[in-house]
Amino acid sequence: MPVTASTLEVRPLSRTLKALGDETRLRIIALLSHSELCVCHLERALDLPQSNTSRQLAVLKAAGLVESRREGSWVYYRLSPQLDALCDSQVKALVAAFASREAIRREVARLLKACGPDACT
Amino acid sequence: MPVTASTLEVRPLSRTLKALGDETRLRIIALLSHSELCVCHLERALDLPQSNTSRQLAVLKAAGLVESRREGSWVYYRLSPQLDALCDSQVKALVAAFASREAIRREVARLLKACGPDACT
DNA sequence: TGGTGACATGACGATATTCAAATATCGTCA
DNA sequence: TGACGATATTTGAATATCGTCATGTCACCA
Repeated sequence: MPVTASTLEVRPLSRTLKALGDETRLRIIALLSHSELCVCHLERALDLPQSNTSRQLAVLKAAGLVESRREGSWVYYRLSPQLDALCDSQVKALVAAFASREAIRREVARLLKACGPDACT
Repeated sequence: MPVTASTLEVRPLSRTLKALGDETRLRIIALLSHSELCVCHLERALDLPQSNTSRQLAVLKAAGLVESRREGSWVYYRLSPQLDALCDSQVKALVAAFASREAIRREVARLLKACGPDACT
C-alpha cells in the first residue's frame, strides 16, 4: 500500500504550509500572534502598498490561517483556530515562537496607538 | 520601526516552509520521520517516476531539510538537523506527528524488507 | 446624494514552479 | 575498459505566483 497524500491526510497541511512559506505572510502571522490588527496597521508595519497587503491577507484567509471581521470602515484580521490536528500543531509552534518576541509586542503596541479606529477617527 | 523580514529573522523559516508546502514532499518527510531510506524505497512508496522523486529530494536538500549519504550505488536520505530555532521547532512538531503514525511505520518496515541493498542485491 | 477613506479585486508583465521525457553522471562488476 | 543499474540534471512547455496599477465596492458623513 503506497503512502498516498490522502491516506496521510497531508492535504490541509500542505496548503497551510504553502501559505506560510513566504516572508511577507510570516511577518503578518508574527504580528497577528500578538493582537488582532486591521489592514491599515499591517500596511504600516510591513511597509507595503495597500493592494499587496490586502492580497497577502487574502491568501492567508483562503488557507484558513486568518479570519476577519468588519468594524465600520475597518477590517480586523486575527489568527483563525485550526481544525486539522497537523495544522494546529504547526501553527501553535509558530505562534508560540512569535508571541514571545518582545520586539514584536512593542511594535504592535505602538501600532495600536498610532493608527486605527482609536486614533484615526 | 517596521517589522521587516530580516529583523524577524524569518528568511530561513520561509524557505523551509515553502519546501514543506507540497504534498509529495510532506509524504517524503513522513516516511523519513521513521527511517533513513534510499531513493528506490521512496520511488516505490510514493509511486512516482524516478526523476520526480529525485527532484523533490533535491528541493528538500536545498532547503536543508534532508541530507544524504552514498552507499555503493544507492543514496540514502535522512532528515537533517535544523540549525535555525524557528525551523527546528516546526520540523520537530511535524516529525513528532508523523513518527507516531503506526501505518507509516509499518509501510516503512515493509519497504526496508522489500527492496534496497538488503533485498535487491 | 455626493464625497471620502478603507479595503478588495481585475488585469497585466515579470518571475518562478511544475512535470515528464530525455540525457548525463556515478558506482559496480565482469 | 565496457555495460548496466541507480540516481541526478537538463530541457521545454504549461501553469502558478508575485507585485503593481487601476478600478470597484463598501461604510460613513456632510
